[in-house]
Amino acid sequence: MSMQLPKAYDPALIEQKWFDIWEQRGDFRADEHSGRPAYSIVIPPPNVTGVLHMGHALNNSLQDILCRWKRMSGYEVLWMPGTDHAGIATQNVVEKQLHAENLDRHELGREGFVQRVWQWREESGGQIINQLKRLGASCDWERERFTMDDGLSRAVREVFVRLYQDGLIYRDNRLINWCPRCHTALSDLEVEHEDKKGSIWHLRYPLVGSDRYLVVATTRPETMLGDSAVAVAPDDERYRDLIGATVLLPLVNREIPVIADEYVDSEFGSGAVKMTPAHDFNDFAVGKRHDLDFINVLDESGRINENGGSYQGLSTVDARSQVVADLDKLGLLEKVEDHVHAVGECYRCHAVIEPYMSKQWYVAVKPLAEQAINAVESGQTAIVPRQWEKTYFEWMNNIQDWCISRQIWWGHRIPAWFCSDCDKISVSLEDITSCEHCGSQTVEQESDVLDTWFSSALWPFSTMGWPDRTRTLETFYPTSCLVTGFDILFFWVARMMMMGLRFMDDVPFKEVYIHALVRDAQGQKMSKSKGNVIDPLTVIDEYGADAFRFTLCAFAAMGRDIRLSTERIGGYRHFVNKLWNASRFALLNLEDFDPVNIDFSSVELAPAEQWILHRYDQTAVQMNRALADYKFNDAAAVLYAFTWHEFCDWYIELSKQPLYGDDSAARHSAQMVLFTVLEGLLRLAHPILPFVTEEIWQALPGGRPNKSIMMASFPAGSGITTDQKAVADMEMLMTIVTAVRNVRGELDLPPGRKINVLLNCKDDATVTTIRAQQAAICSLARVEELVAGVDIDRPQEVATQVAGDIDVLIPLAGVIDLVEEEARLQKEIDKVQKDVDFFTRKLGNEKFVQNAPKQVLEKDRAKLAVAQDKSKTLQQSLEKIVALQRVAAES
RNA sequence: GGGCGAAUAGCUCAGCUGGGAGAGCGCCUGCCUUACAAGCAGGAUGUCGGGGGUUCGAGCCCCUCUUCGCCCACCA
Repeated sequence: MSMQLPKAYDPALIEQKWFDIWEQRGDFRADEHSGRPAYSIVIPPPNVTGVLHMGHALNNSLQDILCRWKRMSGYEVLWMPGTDHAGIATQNVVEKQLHAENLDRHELGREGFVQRVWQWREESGGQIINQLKRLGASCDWERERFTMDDGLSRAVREVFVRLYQDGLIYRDNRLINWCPRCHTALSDLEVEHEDKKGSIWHLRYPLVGSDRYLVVATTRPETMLGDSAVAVAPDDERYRDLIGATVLLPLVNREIPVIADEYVDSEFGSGAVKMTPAHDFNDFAVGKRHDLDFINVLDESGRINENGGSYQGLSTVDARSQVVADLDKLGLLEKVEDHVHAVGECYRCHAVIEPYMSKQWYVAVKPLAEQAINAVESGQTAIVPRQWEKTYFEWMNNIQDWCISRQIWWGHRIPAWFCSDCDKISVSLEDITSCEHCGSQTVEQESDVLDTWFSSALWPFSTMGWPDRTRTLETFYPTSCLVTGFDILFFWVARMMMMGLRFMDDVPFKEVYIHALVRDAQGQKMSKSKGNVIDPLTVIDEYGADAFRFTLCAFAAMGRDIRLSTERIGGYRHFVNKLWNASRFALLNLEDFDPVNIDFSSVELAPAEQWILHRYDQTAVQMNRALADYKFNDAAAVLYAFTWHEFCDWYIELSKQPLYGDDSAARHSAQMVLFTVLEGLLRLAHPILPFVTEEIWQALPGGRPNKSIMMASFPAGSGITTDQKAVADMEMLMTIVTAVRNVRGELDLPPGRKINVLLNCKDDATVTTIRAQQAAICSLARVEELVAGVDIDRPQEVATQVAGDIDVLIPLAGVIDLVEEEARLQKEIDKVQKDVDFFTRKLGNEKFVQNAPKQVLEKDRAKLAVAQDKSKTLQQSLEKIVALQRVAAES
């Protein structure tokens, strides 16, 4: 009936096979008509340019675990997959390609270039999708979406137009973050600040009509070309008389005023600040207040423009040294100091960002943010772990308007048209050919495209067909959960919240689970430049997807980063192999077994059998709870401990007797239990270990044509009532066996050495229980002859151990090393004496006895009694051993 | 400048509402016991970062200090 499994588990042989079958069977497909309770997750869409890294692997493993678990728990699961067009990143990739061909995008023209990007996407984009499949991701792949798809683009337009009509999208000329490498504006979030060593230059600006100087301090001397004022603090005694005076800006020879503004901190630098309103965010604000000139001295590539006079054409770096040198020559450089300050870099190309004046499109996010804050405050969306709520609120409360226009070609082109006749803007869902204000035919569409994150903000509903009111939306929106790293909490999560609430009138997800970042074994962020990257695909090749997933799951404790190393994954591969071999054992012993014959009502189960069923039930309960609480590490730990240390170490060992013996009734019930627990265990493990569990499950007797394990139910428990007494009996057996093994180990008695054991019990009931399990004890502890009784005669030479309230005596006349046994006993006595002392002291404390709850008190009293008992027994044994030694020495 | 997090066995980390400190890996000892040497059995290992406090009782709660890490922020 059942198949033989090879001796060692080889993931490569089976992973691809099962994934293909699952897809063919449509196991991942979500059916909005099934009527089952819905569970939905949208994937955080990886960039089309993306290659699977550890962050993806963790993120998607966790999502897959949740989806498989929910699917098995009776839910209609939609895991919506797709990729992001990643505007700047993708444009950069294709531009690089063009560059290698000695081309540049301007030669191709906009249309040609965009076509080229699509072509690139066809050929090499989206490889990450196949990599996700290798992980085992059970997305509904037939629904794969791309943010540039027609449907999603329609959603983008719809949102843009509506926000514009509602006055929440506007255009303004102000200072923005400009990447001189990518030639585009960026939002505040897309600028990464890094502390860098620089200098602070103190420059002398000559006062007009005087021979005095005003000294200003700056970290960017080249921007002085665009200065339009010098500001001082209004209450600064040193400069009070200079307010309203004029200085002559050196090199440029422009007369600029000295103004007073609260912004200036008189404690810092010289207390006088040069104002460059067109190239500094603070100065911009001051400039607005004082109606200063905004003099732009840079071009789009970050070079000095015609306003920089003789410096025109120089890069900022070159202009800086030239300006400083020229000022020095004129005696206007007072001093230079070292200074560390934050420099903004482009998050895509890491070029230094320039604050730059330009006309851009903005979303007024304040009203949207308000709703998004309320939704979390009111619990419509829960952020897990909760500590992230604070970060979320912090950001939402201080949110600035979002610059959404980008001066690149790859992306959703802004649906706005400029009329050259009336100068007005027409914003429209459909492309237009005439101005909606004056009817003029001379309209031209805005050349800018939208920030990539604009379309990702719509992902939870745009992927489900919005703006149409689809059945999919009706069934699966709001989504149940979003699984993501905190690095895109603002970029993505916050914006989805705002857009979802605005356009769907409901939160996009009920829960957000924020997971850790994957780092290397030293806790460093993985990066190509550091060379510490572990490639998930290499890991899968080497250890298998299951071991990899299990490792990620086991380390996904809340609120902490994951330090990953390949050794760890190797360790968990052993676990997968353990499960594999336990299954081999089972299959060997279930060859003549048919699960249709399972009927627990007709048999009396042995204590070990009841115990393992009981433990299986508890494990199922614990796993359900852990997964419901997103405690992935707990789920993994529970599964690991049960599988290895209970099912394998104890139950399988104990099952050998009935399975190999000739009591056919005992053999049959052992088979029933073995099958029941293993089969259930596989279902429990499936969300974390999808491949190996499927392979084994299919090999089990009974036959499962065309049914995948993920279509079976997730265990809630065996449903078989177990007898508490039986469970306790099994636990007693375990204590006895461990005690015997302990003596064996400590006295170096090899397993081959046969021993006899005497068990001195407190009462007849215990004796009866032991006798019933005699064979099991003998087999596990490798005991030849076992005698249990009350007040049994002790032979002279015995090794003594105490198991609960049973004295375990191992007679070893003539063979026992008395010295060694004495040492062992002494060690045991020391250990137990610590307990006795501890509890004696604790219970001797009147205040403790007065205040502690009864339960605690009783528990401690019982523990003291047990320890005292044990101590006494061991003490007596020790005395005997010492006496024996004396006798031996005398003779 | 704000905010968050971490410090527990040699290493990586668990530890729920306070009731005698745990796991995995590594280490030591003995075993090729017919599922598994990617294994089995046994064993050792901790001033839970320092100091104070609350409590009958603190890894856990409060205060404080130290050392790391991260996020946000316009001090020239």
